[in-house]
Amino acid sequence: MEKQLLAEIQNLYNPIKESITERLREFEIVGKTGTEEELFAELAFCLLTPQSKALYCWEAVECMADKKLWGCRNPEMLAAELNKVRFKNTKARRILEARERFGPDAKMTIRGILNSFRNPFRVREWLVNNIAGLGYKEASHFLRNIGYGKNLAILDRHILKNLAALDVISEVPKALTLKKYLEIEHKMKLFAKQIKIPLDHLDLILWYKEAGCLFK
DNA sequence: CAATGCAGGTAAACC
DNA sequence: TGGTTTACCTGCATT
Repeated sequence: MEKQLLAEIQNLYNPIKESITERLREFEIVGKTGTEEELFAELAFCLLTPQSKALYCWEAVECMADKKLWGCRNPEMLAAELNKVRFKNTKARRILEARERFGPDAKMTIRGILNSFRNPFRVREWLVNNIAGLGYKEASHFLRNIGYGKNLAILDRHILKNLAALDVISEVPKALTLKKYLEIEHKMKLFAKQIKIPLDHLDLILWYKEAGCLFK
């Protein structure tokens, strides 16, 4: 069974390998050359995605950017743009909180945070500890989407389900504690190495397998 | 039409 | 004290 799934993954990979490489390069370009506003849009996107459709979340982010709502202080105005996003009130408040930390009036910038740590693992720690609404999964997701995710696993339900089917982990954990997250991340890395597919590629393949397209 | 399942989880309360 | 449970809170597709 695991063998068959592995073969399926390899078969999916070959034809889209170039697309994946290209996608990852696009993520890197945003991270390297993006403005603070663009980086914040990526952060907002990751604050929105839990249990919501990624496509709708991105549409909402683009809508908020178009309407220049990043300076808005009213959670209800933001929430009004999030009709297709689950937990929109909670998430609107979290976007505002994040904006207070990184907005024009704040002392720090996302760019500054990215530059002030030696590696993405440290940045991830900082994000998890300082940005309400970002756990390990979404912090990794954010970093990947701006090109820093080469060594970070984004352990969402699809990835976990597939890792279990591949027997990389014995079962999908009921709750992902920090300890368990790091443990599974490590196992996924070893597995990626073993099958000779880069970790960041493997994530996108499994996402492609479940969703039928490459997104974010 | 009603019921059901699903959508890239996180934080805080709970024992 | 740390693993587990629960609140957050809803549109959309499918049956």
